[in-house]
Amino acid sequence: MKEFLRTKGFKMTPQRELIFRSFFELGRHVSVDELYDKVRLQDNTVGYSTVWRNLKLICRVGLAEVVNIGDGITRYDRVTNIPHGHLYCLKCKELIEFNVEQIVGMLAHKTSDYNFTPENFKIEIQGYCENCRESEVEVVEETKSDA
Amino acid sequence: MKEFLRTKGFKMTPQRELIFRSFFELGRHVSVDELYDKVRLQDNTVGYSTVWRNLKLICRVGLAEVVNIGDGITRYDRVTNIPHGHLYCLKCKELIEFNVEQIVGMLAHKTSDYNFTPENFKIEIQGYCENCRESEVEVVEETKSDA
DNA sequence: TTGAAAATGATAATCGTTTTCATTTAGCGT
DNA sequence: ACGCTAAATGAAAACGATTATCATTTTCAA
Repeated sequence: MKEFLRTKGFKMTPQRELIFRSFFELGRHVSVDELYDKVRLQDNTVGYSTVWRNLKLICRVGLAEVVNIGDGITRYDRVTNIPHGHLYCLKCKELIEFNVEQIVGMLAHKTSDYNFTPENFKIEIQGYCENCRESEVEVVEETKSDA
Repeated sequence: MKEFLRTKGFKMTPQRELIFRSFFELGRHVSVDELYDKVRLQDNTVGYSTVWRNLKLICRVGLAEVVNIGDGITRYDRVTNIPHGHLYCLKCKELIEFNVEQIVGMLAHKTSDYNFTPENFKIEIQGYCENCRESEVEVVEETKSDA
């Protein structure tokens, strides 16, 4: 991991190591607060902004992505390469994971073990529309120049 | 509409009528600010909180639902009964609508006119998980007692 | 018409996110 | 090993969207 980060122009620090490790231990649907709490159990000197920044960093290097269920709290989810979605239970507030095949099935057959109506779907796809697909380059926020 | 609201225990006011009408004229992916701006063009005495409250009300009575694309701004979307999702263009920031058949096709074939990889999918489904599906009643925030 | 409940509008509080900045630290070149 | 420079840290403040408060006004049923 240290090498991985170095090739992208980032340093390794004790805090960073702890934060990264804690994030991957938590694994899924991690909010800044959750991660902060976990990190503080091991080192109660780590600042909130450090946790927040490193969570963003984890995303920036492609190891996690944002999950937004619409409750105002940004969560971060390990990237698995297996496309998946979430069922957000309106009662127990759990996030349940589905892989893409399950989702296709549910969408196609409009039925599943879970209780939702078609109106409950919130599907957000990020990418490039037909007009923009040729010129993706402009979106890059920060360019880390390396080989 | 006035009757519709009355049966649910809400009154009709000039502001409310203007706000509702403006929302449905805007139609899709409406933020509070956008609606506020449109409303103020016709009546510059309407307060921001009134617009906000009425937008929530539109949701509460089931005429709209929240759309969250993760940019920190809550948008509201007319309920159409036709389940749909959105492609959020990372470049031009447009929200493009898809119906469920299109989504199924895209998910199943992992290809479309739009440029995204499977990792770009953010699918959020709200409903009830297996444990909670029997007892949906508890979720209701406000109960308007009517026939 | 009138009284009770609801709605309004201005403002302030809240809360999650992001920035700032002075200080510390990592790690490359020597 | 040492010093230097860029990066990282932590505390605190700034920010921005959302939500609550409250005195006043308005709706509408009796």
